[in-house]
Amino acid sequence: MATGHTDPRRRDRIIDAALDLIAEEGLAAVSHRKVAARAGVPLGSMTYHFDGIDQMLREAFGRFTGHVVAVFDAHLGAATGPEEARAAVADLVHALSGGARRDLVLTQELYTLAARRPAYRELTEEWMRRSRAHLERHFDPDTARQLDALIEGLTLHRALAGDPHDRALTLEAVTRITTDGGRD
Amino acid sequence: MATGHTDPRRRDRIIDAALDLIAEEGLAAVSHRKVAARAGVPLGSMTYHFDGIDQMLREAFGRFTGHVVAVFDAHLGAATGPEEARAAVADLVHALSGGARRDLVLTQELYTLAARRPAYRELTEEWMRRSRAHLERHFDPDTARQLDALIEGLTLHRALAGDPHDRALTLEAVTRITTDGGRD
DNA sequence: TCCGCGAGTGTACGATCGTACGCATGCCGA
DNA sequence: TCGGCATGCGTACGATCGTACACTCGCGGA
Repeated sequence: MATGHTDPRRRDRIIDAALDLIAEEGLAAVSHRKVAARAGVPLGSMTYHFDGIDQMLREAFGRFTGHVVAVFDAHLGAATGPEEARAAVADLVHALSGGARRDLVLTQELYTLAARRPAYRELTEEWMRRSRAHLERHFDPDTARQLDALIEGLTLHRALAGDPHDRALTLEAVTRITTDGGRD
Repeated sequence: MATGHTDPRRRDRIIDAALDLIAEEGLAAVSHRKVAARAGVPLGSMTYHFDGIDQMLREAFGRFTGHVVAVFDAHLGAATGPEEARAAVADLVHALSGGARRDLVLTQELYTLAARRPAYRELTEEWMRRSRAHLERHFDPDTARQLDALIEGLTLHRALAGDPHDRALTLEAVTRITTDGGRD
């Protein structure tokens, strides 16, 4: 089949290198040559393993969304009730908006692509669907949808704010959105 | 006269052309030549009016954030109480996530830059500050902050979702975040 | 009238890009 | 043993890039 028998991990290493490069220098700076150099493979390997830069990028972002869903799962998987789920969501927001800019940067690059090109929107749609599925283990579908959007906004604003809000504010927002206003 | 030896509007037309180009083809596709062609100015004008592509982009995004704050103001300015403000916010979310992809795309491009480069983060920080100032005319500072993040997330998710949520869900989320849980 | 000068422009240069394609290399059937 | 061939690589090509810089042109002062 497509993969040779000599080095099946080469393809993976190229994709890893591409993600690293996107995170560090931006999608605009990605080129066959830079990815190849970072992955330690010859330039010719790029056109051999991928039909073009676009196919490579789609695969790279596909791997990335899988990674973020795993982070989602790692935080929410252990929660056994709404209260624990709320705390887990707050932790998740602060993990994603914390020191490591890598996930933030890659997320933004993907959204930028998705905003313009339907082929990438399929990736974000599946990502959102899987995130909501996790949240629906603890909340009803409408609430899960609202909470998913809130997580997105809180993460982004916390990461970009000059004066990031603290965990108490995150938890308050999460509690408000997951509590049926005034009637329970 | 604009047709004289000097043309003070030329700078503005270049910036407008740059924003149009970013919205249509993406930041990665921006070049001096394409912007110049779209603005109807010679290539030499680019280096004459701007010190480099980066300065041009920062000015372009500065104009864009001003525009979005104006949209914010147009929706929220007329509201006279919390209830009207909530409705205005729901309208705002649906206006920003509706048919016109232009603002969405430009917003994402700016966030992507801001996620990596502090010079652009100054732009987003001022933008967030001004948005929150608008919201604080109707809600307390903590609530305004949470609501601002919610607006961001709702707008983005609605724009990227395969199955966009309806206005009722938006309004419910806005109401929940702006209502002190269960005790008003 | 005419000359100096600064605003504005056309073009050329070196770098980098994506991709095609001819060639090396070593395994495998005979 | 050995020829054929799939796998994988080095390199060259045409396009495009940002930017520098010599140049034109027309107005204002003398």
